[in-house]
This record gives sequence, C-alpha cells and structure tokens, in this order.
Amino acid sequence: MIFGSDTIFPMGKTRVTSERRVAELALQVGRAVYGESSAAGLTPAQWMALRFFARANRFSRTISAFADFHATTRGTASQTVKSLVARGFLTRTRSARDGRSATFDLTARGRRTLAADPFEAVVRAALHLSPAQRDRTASGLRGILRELAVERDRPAPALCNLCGHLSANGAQGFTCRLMREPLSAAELEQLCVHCLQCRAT
Amino acid sequence: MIFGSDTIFPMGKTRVTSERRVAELALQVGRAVYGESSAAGLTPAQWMALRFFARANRFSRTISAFADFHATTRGTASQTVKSLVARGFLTRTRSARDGRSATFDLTARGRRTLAADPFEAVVRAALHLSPAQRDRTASGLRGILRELAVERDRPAPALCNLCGHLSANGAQGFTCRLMREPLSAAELEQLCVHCLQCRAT
DNA sequence: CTATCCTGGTTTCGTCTCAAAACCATCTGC
DNA sequence: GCAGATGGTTTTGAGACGAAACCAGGATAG
Repeated sequence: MIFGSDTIFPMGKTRVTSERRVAELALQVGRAVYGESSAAGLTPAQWMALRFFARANRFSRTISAFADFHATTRGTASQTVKSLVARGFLTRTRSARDGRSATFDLTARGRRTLAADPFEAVVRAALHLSPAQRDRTASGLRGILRELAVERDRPAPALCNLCGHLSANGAQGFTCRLMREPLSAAELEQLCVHCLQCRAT
Repeated sequence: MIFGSDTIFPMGKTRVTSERRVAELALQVGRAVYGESSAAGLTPAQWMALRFFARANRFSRTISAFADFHATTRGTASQTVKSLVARGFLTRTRSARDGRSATFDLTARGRRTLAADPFEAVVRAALHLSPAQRDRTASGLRGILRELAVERDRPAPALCNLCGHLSANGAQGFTCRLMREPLSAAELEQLCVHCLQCRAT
C-alpha cells in the first residue's frame, strides 16, 4: 500500500498554508532567473558571478567572498571567475597590501553584458508593482532571509548600510571600523561579505 | 580606461532602486534552496522533481509537465525522474487512456524524504512572518511572476483554483472543462500545467 | 630568523548534470 | 491507412561541480 503513512505530507489533501505559498513563489522567482539563464552564452554560475562582482564593494570583490556568497567551494568559484576573465568580462588585479589576494572588476564589456542579464527581467517585472507593494514584498523576503540565516547559523550577506561596523564621522561621511577605511555614500549600498555578522533588518 | 562607458550600469554609484532590491532578495531566497540542496544525497534538480510531483495534480504528474515547469528539456527531465524511480522515490504508472503517457507518484519513501527538503527551511522561515505579511509578500511575488510570464510569453503554472477552465457544478463540487473531469476540493490547491493560460492573480 | 600554521587562490580529477539530437511508440487528422 | 504530431527514452559531448592536492604569501611563536 503505497499511500499508507500519510502523516508527513498527506497526499491529495496537502495543507497548503500561506507560509508554504510564499516559499513556493519565492522559489519560482528565483528559478525563473537561475534556470532560464543560458542566455548570452553564460551559464547560471557565470551570471551569478558577474552580478556579484557588479554589486559587491571593494572589500568583497574576491574569489573567497564570491565562493561564500554563492555557497560553493573556492576551487569552483576560481574556475567560474577564470572563465569570465578569459572572456573579457572581468579583470584581475593583484592586491597591493596582500600578495596572495586579488580583486576582480567588471570590464566595460562585462557591464554591457550585464544589461542582458535574465535577472533584469525580474527587476522589470517588479517595477510593475506599486512602490508600497515593492517595499512590503522586500521586507517580507528580508524577514525570510534573516530567519534562514539564523536557522542555519551561516548568516546572509548584507549592506554596509545596516552593518554594525559602520560609524558615521560627522559631515565627512562614513567609515568601516572593521576595515578601517572610509566609505562613500554609494558604497553603503553595495554588498559586503564582512557585514556577515549583522542580523539587522 | 576600463570604467569609461558607465551609462548602462554605472559602477560605484549604482542606482539600487526598490524594484532591484525586491528582485535581489527573491533571487537570494531561491538560491538558498536551489543551491544549498545537496542534502540527503539528492541534487537540486531531483529535489525540484520530488517537490513538483508532490504538488502537481493528477493531470500534471508527467515528464512533459515537469520539464515545462522546470524549464528544461524532456530528455533531461526523463533522466532526473528515472533516477528518482530507480531510488524508490517515485513510482511509474502507464496511463490507461494514452499508451504513450505515464504518471509518476511519490512513494512513502519519497514523501518521507520530502520532509528533509531544504525547501522546508524556507517554509519554516516564512512562518515567522505575520499572516498579513505573508499574504502581502505572496501577492507581490505573484505579481512579479505574472509580469514575467507576460514578458516572456511563456506563462507560469497555476492552481486550478484560479483557472478559467474551472466550473462549479452546484453542490457536487467542481469540474475542469478542459480535462472533462471532476475535481475534488483538495485538487483545486494543486499545481496544474493546463492552467497555463490563466494570468489571473 | 626560522619553523609552523593559516589563508587566498589555483589545478587536477572524477562524477554527474544538462541540452541536443536521434530515436521509438502511440495517438490524431485526413 | 498514411502523415504528422506528441509523450518519452537513449545517447553523446560539453561542462559545472566538489574534493583534494597544491602553491604561494602572511602571521605568530619561539
């Protein structure tokens, strides 16, 4: 009897709760990007990398940071990035202060390509929501991500904007106390892997 | 000069609009599931299949439907499903009315495994939102998916619940006019690939 | 200064996913 | 019946991925 033990996930009378619905929808949106993206000859992983290096701040545009963000190994991340460098989407610059480290930046071609990112379709789609709806949806998703981060105890990337390491020094702008470097206003909106510890909304 | 043509995606002063933020968050939630899921020895694609066959109604538990849903080819879908059948998560039953077709159903083991689905972590996380917040978030995501479907003219799967093919026949319940079959109340909540044409919220 | 450990990154290798194309069986329309 | 469409499978080659070995360069202890 196949349909015997129905306690866990009762077939045919599945309780579709509202939290399940939200989760399903988020997954579908995510897949709409990640799956659909053999476009322009880039693989999903390569798109992810391109997006990441476009959005991350200067402390975070590194192999390790991307590997972390993309939940993969440094080895795999290295390959992905290598292919992007080879194809002229990224440039590699060795770090001055740490001889082991290197940072990667988008070339003009990389930035041009990013305009054809399948992800941009989602951005355009979101534009059809009212601003209030966008904010509410974003706040809900943020809540989910925060909970997820707590549960698996491996926190999500965040913006310096919301980071505990950030301190304002008067009219001169902001500084990251962790990196001991000043931050421009624009940089506050970029992804930072060192904001990892922050669980704030 | 690498940072010359900044018109498309201005580096360092990226406009992070609210629609971009929503899209990014949705992508992250999606990735949290799809990437993170080498758990329990199943690949992301296999998890997707398991989820799909657990959630789809009896007209949709088929290779083609899953391929459609998962935005992949029938060949690939066939392999994914084959592996799940081989490992005892799904059973294959040939269709009575169409000799070519077959439907796949979760075994008890499949259903048990689904409880360890990394996706469930997202469901649990969503549970921490208030019911109202869940609904608002869901409605926003639905809006995005609807827009996406319109844009790429390849509509998203839906629930019979909202489908134009559904007609109520008095106290006896509901019927799908397309399939010419009665539907139970529970089935209205399941995924249907034939609801594809419906763009209703 | 050197020994040791750590950390950022790369390479290699085997496994496995995936898309494309060829293929088979069955159904539908004429 | 025949032709074409449709549901599904198989095969093949490219390539993504994780694991592990590896190679710096940096940090720390003595």
